[in-house]
Amino acid sequence: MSPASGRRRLPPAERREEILKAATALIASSGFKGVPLDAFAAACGMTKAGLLHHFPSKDALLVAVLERRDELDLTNIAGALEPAKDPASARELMTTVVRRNLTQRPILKLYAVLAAEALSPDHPAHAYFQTRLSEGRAMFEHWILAWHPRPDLAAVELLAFLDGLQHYWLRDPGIDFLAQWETFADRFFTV
Amino acid sequence: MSPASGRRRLPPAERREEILKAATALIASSGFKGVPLDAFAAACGMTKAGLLHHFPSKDALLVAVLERRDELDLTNIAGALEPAKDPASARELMTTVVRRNLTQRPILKLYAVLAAEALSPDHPAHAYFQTRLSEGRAMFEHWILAWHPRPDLAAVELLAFLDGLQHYWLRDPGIDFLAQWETFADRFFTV
DNA sequence: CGTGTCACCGACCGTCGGGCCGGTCGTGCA
DNA sequence: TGCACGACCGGCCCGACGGTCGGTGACACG
Repeated sequence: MSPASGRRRLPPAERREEILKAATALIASSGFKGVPLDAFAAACGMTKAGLLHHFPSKDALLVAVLERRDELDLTNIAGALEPAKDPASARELMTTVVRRNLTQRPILKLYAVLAAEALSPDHPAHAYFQTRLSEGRAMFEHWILAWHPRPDLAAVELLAFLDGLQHYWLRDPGIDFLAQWETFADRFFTV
Repeated sequence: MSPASGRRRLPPAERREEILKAATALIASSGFKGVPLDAFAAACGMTKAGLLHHFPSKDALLVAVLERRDELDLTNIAGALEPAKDPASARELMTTVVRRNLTQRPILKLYAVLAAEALSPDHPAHAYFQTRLSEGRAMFEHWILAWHPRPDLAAVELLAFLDGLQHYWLRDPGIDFLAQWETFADRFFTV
């Protein structure tokens, strides 16, 4: 029994990854401000002081979590950069995205909880969500541009519906997310 | 000058009302957990101790705020209890509600911020929002029942869209809420 | 087997925030 | 005009939390 004491020593990269994973899960279930540093630390079997050795402050930890998520997500939206040529292919792409989101419940909850917390202008992630929102809208507008008569209205409508439906689904997993999506899409993608 | 000292003495009912109004505004802009008791008190020119004389605890204050809101709202939705007979009148009613919501930005923000905070099961308002959500959905389903082929899907779709759009609007007041609503309604109320 | 590095820890500090306690003073009523 | 009630306050306690500091022990390297 080499680790007779509970103390574990890991290479920094590995430990950072472990912390970020645990923090992501914790934030998703209980928010950021509501979770004390000790909890993040305990979740990977260490103390506050140990955790602060890897991240200089609690806020820095949050930033790292968000950056990690962005990094992981970027590998999956490469296809959406070009404007869609027609409604059918647009719908197909969106359906894929929706399906994928359905398998990532904790991640969605992370964003839902954090985005709400970050409504307060003094929240450490406020700016992050502010810019992310406008970028997202611009991207959608550009993507819809080719085939919809009012890309601006349509972009907001699509984003709002998906966002609202996700919130709903997070609070009540019983609803049939895909059916709801198809119903909406039937009308939305009919020009 | 009778109130030479800054001290004001009010009849309890009046003071309670003043506190609830101030608390509503404060919670809407900064959440509940994020605002210290002193802030609620200071907002109506008193101290923590004075406020706690009227509400036994901080949580009790929150409950009172929500109950007050419900009371005020109940006077305005009396018309919605009966199922709508046809899409046209349903749309008309909803448009009225939307218009009214547009004049109540702080209230909407209150609900948005609190509902997010209350996702944590240990939040004092968790149960409140849980029941409120399912009641709301049931009410809508019942209301839509008469004229829509799939009231269950439609209720969630309508609620999700409105909720999402409101969140969007809270973060970016620049969007044209009414235009977005009409666009959505054009399709939604066409059977 | 000695030695240095560094991941990690225990204990502590300052601050903040909720709630309580012993008053104090404004006010309706006799 | 006095008195009693109760709205309200100053000050305190205590637990929670973010962050610091001086170690300490696990592991590489010799």
